[in-house]
Amino acid sequence: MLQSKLSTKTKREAPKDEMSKNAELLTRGGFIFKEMAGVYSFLPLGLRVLTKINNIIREEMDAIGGQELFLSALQDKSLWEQTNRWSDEVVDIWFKTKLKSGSELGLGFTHEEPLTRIMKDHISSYKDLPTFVYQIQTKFRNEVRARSGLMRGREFLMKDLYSFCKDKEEQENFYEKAKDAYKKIFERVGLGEKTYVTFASGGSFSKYSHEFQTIIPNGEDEIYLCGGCKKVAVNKDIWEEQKKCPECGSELYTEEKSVEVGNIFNLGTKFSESIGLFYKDNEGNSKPVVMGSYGIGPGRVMGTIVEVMCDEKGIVWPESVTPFDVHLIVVGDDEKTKKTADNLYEELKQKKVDVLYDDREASAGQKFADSDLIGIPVRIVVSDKTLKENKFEFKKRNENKFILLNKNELFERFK
RNA sequence: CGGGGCGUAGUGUAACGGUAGCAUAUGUGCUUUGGGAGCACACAGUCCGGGUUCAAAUCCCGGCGCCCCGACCA
Repeated sequence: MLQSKLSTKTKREAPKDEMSKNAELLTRGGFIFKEMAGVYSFLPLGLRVLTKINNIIREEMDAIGGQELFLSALQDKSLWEQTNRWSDEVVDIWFKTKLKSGSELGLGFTHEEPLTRIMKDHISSYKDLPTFVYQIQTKFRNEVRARSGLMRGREFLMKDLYSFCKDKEEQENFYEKAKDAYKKIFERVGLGEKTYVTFASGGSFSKYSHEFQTIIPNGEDEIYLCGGCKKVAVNKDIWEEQKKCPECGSELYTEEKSVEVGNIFNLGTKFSESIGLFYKDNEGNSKPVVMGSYGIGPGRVMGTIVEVMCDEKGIVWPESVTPFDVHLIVVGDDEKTKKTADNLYEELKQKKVDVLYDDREASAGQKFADSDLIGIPVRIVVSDKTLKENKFEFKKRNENKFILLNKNELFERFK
């Protein structure tokens, strides 16, 4: 991609209406655009990151047997009345609208109800179970207070997986698999070190549900870390009743601000019984399907990555979700230098390296500043200076020093 | 929903009730080219609706919008 052709530009100044790091840097870099409070559009650079996050999630969901589907955003009122979740007194975050005929509709804030109804068409025997489906889809929640950029919006992307099992044992077995898949996802997107499996309230037949909480300075949640196994945490909500680590029994000692990047729930038979999703066991008895739900907000994950991985100059993307693999910069207006950079760009593309090539007629300083802001993990500089030694400058975004490499050494890095 | 702050060119900021200024971005020309280059010229603005006043960006009322703290967050 030629940067001179990129549809977006960077901004020198931080937007005055954004305080959070993620919103500030993503806006300045041209990744996102705020339409209104809590509602963001994703621009080409932002979509590249989001797509990579989504694909990592897809791979891990597919690996545990998930099958992707895509449900509608418009929701049928009568269906939600069956579970008593239509009323504004029960669910106060609905966005509701009407058909021309006057019938009420809602914009989905979650999808247990519609999916349970769909599965009534497809599950009737124990032989149909277990089955696992997921989607990456837009959710609408009329939050009283949107905040912190991508961290809490009114319209946002969610990956939601739903499990349908014969019994509690089968459900709990899958629940553990999902928990492991989630750990892998957060490791792969670069949040592994700061993300804790966190015990929280809820779950229909187990004592806890689990949240995945990433420690960030301005997080809206608070968790207590375990001093023993140092791998799990407890949500502040259940701190009073759970003062020791549920995993190893050690004291919980550090209180940290965090953001909930994922959660997993045992739903039991609440939805299957309300909506009528039953199956016949091998003795012909009718039984309700046991369900679970598993959520991750890809946009929130993107914001969290920025919060965790940035410095005073800009974003520092992990390789797994970066919009481009390499930022190639040409410095100087010597014809030969430009030609060399053009050639390098073509050669890298041929080697399937995803390159953003800053071919603009701009000063070196501006190119470096933009490069630091956009945060691509590897920068290659071609300049009159380095070409005198027949070398290229190779620098990682998260390191201060660069090294000089000749072309062969450079390509060694992209095998 | 309670509390606080704010709304001025595309963006970021100034202006006691009395000529709306600066920076940046953009355009043109010339000069520059390793950390957001220089000069010149040009383009471009007071959220909306009322009110007070000779005069309102400024004061008052209402609305809309944005941020932050808290409450809330299956």
